[in-house]
Amino acid sequence: MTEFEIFRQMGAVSRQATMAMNEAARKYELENNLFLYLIRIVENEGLTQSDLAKLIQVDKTTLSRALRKLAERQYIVKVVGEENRKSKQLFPTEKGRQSYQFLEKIEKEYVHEQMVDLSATEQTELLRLLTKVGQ
Amino acid sequence: MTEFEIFRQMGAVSRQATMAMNEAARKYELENNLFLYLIRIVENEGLTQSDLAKLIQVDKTTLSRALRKLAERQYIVKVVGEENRKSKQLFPTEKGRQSYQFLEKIEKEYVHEQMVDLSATEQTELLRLLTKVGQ
DNA sequence: AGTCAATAGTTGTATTTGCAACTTTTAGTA
DNA sequence: TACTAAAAGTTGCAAATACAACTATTGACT
Repeated sequence: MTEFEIFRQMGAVSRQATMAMNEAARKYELENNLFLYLIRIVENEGLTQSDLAKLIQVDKTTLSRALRKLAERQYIVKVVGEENRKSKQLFPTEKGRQSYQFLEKIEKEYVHEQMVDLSATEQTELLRLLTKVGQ
Repeated sequence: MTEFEIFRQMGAVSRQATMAMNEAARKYELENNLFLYLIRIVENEGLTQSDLAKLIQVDKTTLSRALRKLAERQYIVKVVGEENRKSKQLFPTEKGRQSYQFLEKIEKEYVHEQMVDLSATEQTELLRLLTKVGQ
């Protein structure tokens, strides 16, 4: 069954990538997926915690404590929304933006290495198909 | 950059699937990815722990303890290899095989639902491209 | 205005996770 | 045969994870 294989392959590739990136992010004290959260915050300044949770599909309580850690370590700041006081908006600090530069480079290298066997056309097609998964 | 998006999309889809499957596997006491390990053991009887770790890309110490749990709960048995006493081969019990039937159904339903927007041709192409990622 | 439900986020707590370090077994090789 | 390195698996321990349950804010409906 092809459907099975697709998800299983995605799972293995993703777990491998997560392990590799956490390993690499370690020297910046951004292991345990902290790198993942920081990257998204830099690229989407001002998004809320629940926005981020939906974006990367992670448990909100895990995210809450991870973001506290990122804030303690001065990579981000959490700001209570002015008009909507329920949510907290996330912004990178200067330190966060600097670390992002390094993380981005690491991610780029890793991803590029994994994709060498796919042509540009194949990559475009792969992305197109992936975005059709799960509505 | 397309390469980035591919991995990020895979990550989100995979995490979502993992959460959904763990939620569903809960009533069989097979949460925390135990379902994942059991499925692979039933489908690849006799594989070793390190085989399994490579197959699904998970940390070997995490796997070691998870498999102990699976064995304690009588879903699998661990057998020291006859010719190679370094490794332990994994086999499902009858109970393990029965649970597999339910898990397979849940996985099939979930996966199918996620793939409704892709034609059979697209699914085949998606799998082909995915298997080219990371050699 | 008042009630109710939904949304956003945090905290309590038990369990899981994963790095470091360890044992055991095997393979290579001098 | 003995030495060394690699491979397979386990355990100690500190930290992360995630389910329940909670507070706080907002929106909807009467």
